Amino acid sequence: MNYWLMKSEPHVYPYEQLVEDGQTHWDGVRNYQARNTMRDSMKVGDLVLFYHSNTKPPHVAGVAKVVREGYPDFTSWDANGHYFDPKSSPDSPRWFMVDIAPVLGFSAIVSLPDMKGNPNLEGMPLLRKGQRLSVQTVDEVYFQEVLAMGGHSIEDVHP
DNA sequence: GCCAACGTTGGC
DNA sequence: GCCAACGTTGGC
Repeated sequence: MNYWLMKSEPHVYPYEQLVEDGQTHWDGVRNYQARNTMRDSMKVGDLVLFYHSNTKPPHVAGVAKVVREGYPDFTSWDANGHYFDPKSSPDSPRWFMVDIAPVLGFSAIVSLPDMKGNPNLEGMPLLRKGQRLSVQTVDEVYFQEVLAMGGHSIEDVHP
């Protein structure tokens, strides 16, 4: 079991939308490191911190889980789409995505300032200056700590 | 292969 | 709106 964090801008795709949709494909990631993570490392059942970026304050909104492992991001083939990449094709896909589903929405969000102020989260990649990766790994201890800050425990999210 | 220019991310 | 950090592009 691995743990991850995925960033989304809430005015584009908030956690509540994931709840409404029941499941979604995580399209549009155009960073190689994030792609590799989704293509090679994320497994069905892995848990994901759903992070809202570019909002005040930035925060973790809840927990999601991987329900489908890496497969080609077909939005890269749509010449009229926002995520079109002429160098990607069905024969030779350049970009990959996973599907996720909601697990638990935090009753109280876990804000970035609060996370920065928690010594137990010291060393968490998300809190490093200049960290821009939209899909990143989370150590289990950090995952559990964020969960605790959100008023929950690991029993609430494990099947 | 270097690196300057440029574009994007995302906190503040 | 600003800008630091960082990734990508493309000329050489």
